[in-house]
Amino acid sequence: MDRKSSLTLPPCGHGSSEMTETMRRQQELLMQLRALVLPVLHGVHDTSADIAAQLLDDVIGCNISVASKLEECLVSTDDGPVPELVDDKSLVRKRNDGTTTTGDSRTTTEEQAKPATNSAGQKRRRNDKRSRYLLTHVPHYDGYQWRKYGQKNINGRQHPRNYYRCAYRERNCLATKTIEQQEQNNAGTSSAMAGVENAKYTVVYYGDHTCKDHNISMVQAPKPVNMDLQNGEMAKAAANVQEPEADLDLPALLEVFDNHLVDWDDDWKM
DNA sequence: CCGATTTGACCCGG
DNA sequence: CCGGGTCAAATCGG
Repeated sequence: MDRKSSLTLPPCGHGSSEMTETMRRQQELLMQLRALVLPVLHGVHDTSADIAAQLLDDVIGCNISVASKLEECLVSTDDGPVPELVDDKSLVRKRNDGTTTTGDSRTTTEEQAKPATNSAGQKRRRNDKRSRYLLTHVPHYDGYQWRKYGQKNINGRQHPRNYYRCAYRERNCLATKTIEQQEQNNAGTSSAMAGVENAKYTVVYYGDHTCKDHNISMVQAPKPVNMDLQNGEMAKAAANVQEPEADLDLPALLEVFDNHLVDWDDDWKM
């Protein structure tokens, strides 16, 4: 009927978890569909292919937005059984003065003036609600270009978490994201190769993209590097890693798998 | 040669 | 003090 003017969330009562689950399912399905379709479209020199990709992006973006709102609603109203909520880690990006006696070359910063205000965006706090999380097969290529700036091993986790920043940080784009592979217990799956292909990643997006245009239809994978196994703990991965690098195989698709479209607050227009 | 990634150090909040 | 996020020099790779 009459649409609510804006983000007036409907009362989420019972059955919300069901909806959330359905949304998640839909999300995964969309991701799979996109991962299958995009490589096919890649070779097609046609504008319709681009349009199709864009449409897919839009649909996924809407889906994500709705899912985020739904979960937010669940959290706020009642402590719904949110399976995994993104903990907004308090993160303050600040640089102390060069009090380090170690004489490390870190004092070469251009701005020593500690900004009490977020003038240059130096002080970034992740405690906002702006973070969105997503569970996806391949964390790259959501239509944005990211640059990795760090990787950390989280204490109890078996997979490291890696930190990405928008490639256009020289611009005003403060968007960041973290990617972490989820441990999946493939107890039922007897397939040995299930490890890599079914690997899922939790992607958390922070900040907002202020890039001029992120309408890059699709960027290609920078590197087929497996983010998780880097140091040498790739024992199990090595066992699982079949990765026939032959042409046109499913793993090839998986590498080019892309992600989803990130959508900010309530900008998704209908 | 230039840009992206790696990787250990630093730094901050809880 | 520790856990986790970011920096930046070194390195890799096209």
